[in-house]
Amino acid sequence: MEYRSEFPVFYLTVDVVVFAVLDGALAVLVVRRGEDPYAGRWALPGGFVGDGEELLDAARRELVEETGIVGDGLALEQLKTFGAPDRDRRPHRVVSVAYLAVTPHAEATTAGTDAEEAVWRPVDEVAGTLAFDHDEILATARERVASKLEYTRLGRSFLPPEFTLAQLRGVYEAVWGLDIDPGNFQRKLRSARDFLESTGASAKPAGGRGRPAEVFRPIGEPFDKLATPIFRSAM
Amino acid sequence: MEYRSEFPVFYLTVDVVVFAVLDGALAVLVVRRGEDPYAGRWALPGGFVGDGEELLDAARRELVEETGIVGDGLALEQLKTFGAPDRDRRPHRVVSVAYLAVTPHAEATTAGTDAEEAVWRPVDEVAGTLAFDHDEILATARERVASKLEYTRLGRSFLPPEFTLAQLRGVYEAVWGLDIDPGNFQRKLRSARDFLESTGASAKPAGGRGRPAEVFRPIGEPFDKLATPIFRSAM
DNA sequence: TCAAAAGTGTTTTTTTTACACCCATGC
DNA sequence: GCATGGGTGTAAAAAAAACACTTTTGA
Repeated sequence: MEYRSEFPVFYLTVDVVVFAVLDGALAVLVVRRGEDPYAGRWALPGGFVGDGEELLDAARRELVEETGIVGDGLALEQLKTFGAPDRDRRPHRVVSVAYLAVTPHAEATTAGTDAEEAVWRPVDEVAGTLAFDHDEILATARERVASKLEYTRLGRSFLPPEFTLAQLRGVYEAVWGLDIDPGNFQRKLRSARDFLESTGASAKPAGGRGRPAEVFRPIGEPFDKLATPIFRSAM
Repeated sequence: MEYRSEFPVFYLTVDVVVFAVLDGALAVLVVRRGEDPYAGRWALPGGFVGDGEELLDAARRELVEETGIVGDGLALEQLKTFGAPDRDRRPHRVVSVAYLAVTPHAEATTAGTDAEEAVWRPVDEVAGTLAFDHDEILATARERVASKLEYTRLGRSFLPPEFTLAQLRGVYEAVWGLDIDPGNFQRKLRSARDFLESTGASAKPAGGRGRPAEVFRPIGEPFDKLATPIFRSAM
């Protein structure tokens, strides 16, 4: 009513930084923009928030529409809001609420339902090349996910519902970019309270060779804090 | 242009959770609302984002307008964005970007320039009584500030530019709600790299009695991460 | 039998914790 | 002198790190 004239209005978007670990490297999902501004450039998946739509729901919806990723196994949390007045070239102000997502479904996602193609790219390759202020958003997300691996249960969200400690170690090594001692990692993760649960089953190791590994299941929510952090170090 | 008709528009506000330590307890700055909705109720200071205004600038401006707090010594960082469709009773959608602030100027702030009075209240007393969704925002801020004390330099922002380790210990005790061993705190904080710097001066202790304490100055930015965290424990 | 990966043992080093004790000041 | 808070010493306990070694499989 009277507010409509008193205060400026904004367009609201959500942008989602979806991470996965592919071939031992941290990868991010990007889409090629079909229209101006930045037509043809790579960008983070995202779009406008709908009327009466929850922000988190908007992030989930954009993810499905642009990349085909469904909520199953997906960890999704608000990252930060980016609202610099000049962050969008268009003649009106667009503020974006960025979300951080982690998924184990890195394969079945290239086929988006929208016209744009969505592809996984190693973070190191796309960093510095994205449209809008998405480089800044990606950098923020990268720092955040590395931190979250230390003091939350998020690491498991890169993996399917059942996994081995070697797979989990691969996640930590990829995100942190360092080598971790297998033995010490084993002990540390096994002793973390309410984090992992053994299924009793065992799985063949990566290369086909080697002793079969014990299979684990996650306990607790991805973004809940750990009682004792997993420190970022060589171990 | 064509977007103006395609997508819904939003009003954007900033709300600021300003913390200080008063009488050994964590306190938050609240203002009494003068108009509907929630007229007469306590709320966090905040207001609408201006045309072409940076979000952070809007937070700073609201703080000055409503509470008289200026940027000097103030640590201010984005907290989270709250955008539930029904979070504002008014007939249009209002999304709020919440900011976390920490200040040493807990005294000189009761006199706001706006009509509303701004007062410091112990967090434990106001929690659960605020207007809008400000209880949720306050709870989020409280968790965040406790975490930030562990792995960033933020603790010092509760104190003036020069302070003693006993004062700093008081901050940690107030925010974490636990007693800390003075001796161990001393060692831990002195050995933290790029965190504190001795001024060489000494200050009389709290009660007037006792050995004078060494006076320290902060090094580095409030929100920068520490090389080695200060763990939340009795020490 | 050999290579490779999983998992355990063991020792060294570092950090944390508890708490005794000394220091410097006001009353 | 003595109470009070500042600051150091020290020893026990716990955690982290380095790395040798055993286990279990496929080739």
